[in-house]
Amino acid sequence: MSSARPAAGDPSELLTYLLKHAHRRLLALADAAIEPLGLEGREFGVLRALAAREPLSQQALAGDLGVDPTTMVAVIDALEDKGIVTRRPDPADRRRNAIELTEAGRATNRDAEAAYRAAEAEFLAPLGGAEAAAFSASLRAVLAIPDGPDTGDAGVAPARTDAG
Amino acid sequence: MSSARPAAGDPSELLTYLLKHAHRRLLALADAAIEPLGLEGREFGVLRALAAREPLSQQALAGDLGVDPTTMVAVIDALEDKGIVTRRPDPADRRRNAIELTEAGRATNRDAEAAYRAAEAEFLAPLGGAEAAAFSASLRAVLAIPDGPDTGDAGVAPARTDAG
DNA sequence: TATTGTTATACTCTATAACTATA
DNA sequence: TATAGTTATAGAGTATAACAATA
Repeated sequence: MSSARPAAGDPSELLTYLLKHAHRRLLALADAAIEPLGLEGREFGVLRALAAREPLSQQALAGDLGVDPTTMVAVIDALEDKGIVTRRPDPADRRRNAIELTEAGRATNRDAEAAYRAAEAEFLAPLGGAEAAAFSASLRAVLAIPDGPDTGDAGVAPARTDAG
Repeated sequence: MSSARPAAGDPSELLTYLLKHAHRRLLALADAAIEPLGLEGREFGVLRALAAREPLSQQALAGDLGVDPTTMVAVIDALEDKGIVTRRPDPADRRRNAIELTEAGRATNRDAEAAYRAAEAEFLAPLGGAEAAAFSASLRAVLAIPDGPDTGDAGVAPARTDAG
């Protein structure tokens, strides 16, 4: 068929369509960027959370990242198999697993953060610097998320989903 | 647990996270807006395409909207059951089904378009008018989609997905 | 021989429920 | 009685393969 050019009734007139495909494109770029490190997207989210404030329990990770606790089991399994995290009973409450990064995990996190930021830059390349900043600010605004991650008061929590 | 406030290592620092949740929020608003009309999101996309240039074959619809042709079968089934579209063999090529809107379907499409636009407006409400316009323009820019749907030259086709 | 539409099937991803152990 | 983690199972959503009708 003909090349997919916009036409009357084209789905690209819908903001839902634009947001979905923008997300998919960035996800593809980010996945490709961290894949050489042996990481999947949702694993990267776990690594970042741990690097910032380990140790964390699996339920704390699941809650922070908005994934189901049963899903987190498999994510931690995979990261443990790769030697990126360790899982041990929390001495203070032996029902809990204390999840911690290994030294290799900390190195992987640094590499992944750099790779991810490069993917973001590639995604935003068609925009100028000011336009890119405004774009991110608008996204935070529609989600009622304050500008800085440590600014204090919070917006309403987005719905449960994976760490992407 | 405490309210989900941003913290160091928070996923809201990632553009993937912001895009995903922005998409989910708009989708929830749009679904709620058209649900009273008995429509699902992906059905709305089919209605819009048909209203603009019916009749269309199922494969043409699937290609335009980026869904799998086998998925389109069930969508057309549902729309036919609701009396919104008709399915008949194309006289020019009887392998094809010519999908057309019924009169009720045209009315439903008008109502759905209005309901959807209201949902978009609610989603964009935290932004000023200029900021909202810039936001949409940035989305089109990162996807290499030209500003007007009939501007002629096309960007690269976004990857296959559903009509949302 | 290729294409449209259809059906049946498989696969992926995630949530729900039930269980163990700890508190 | 309640919670953290685990496992098994089920559900939604979509893609793949095979088929009939038609070109």
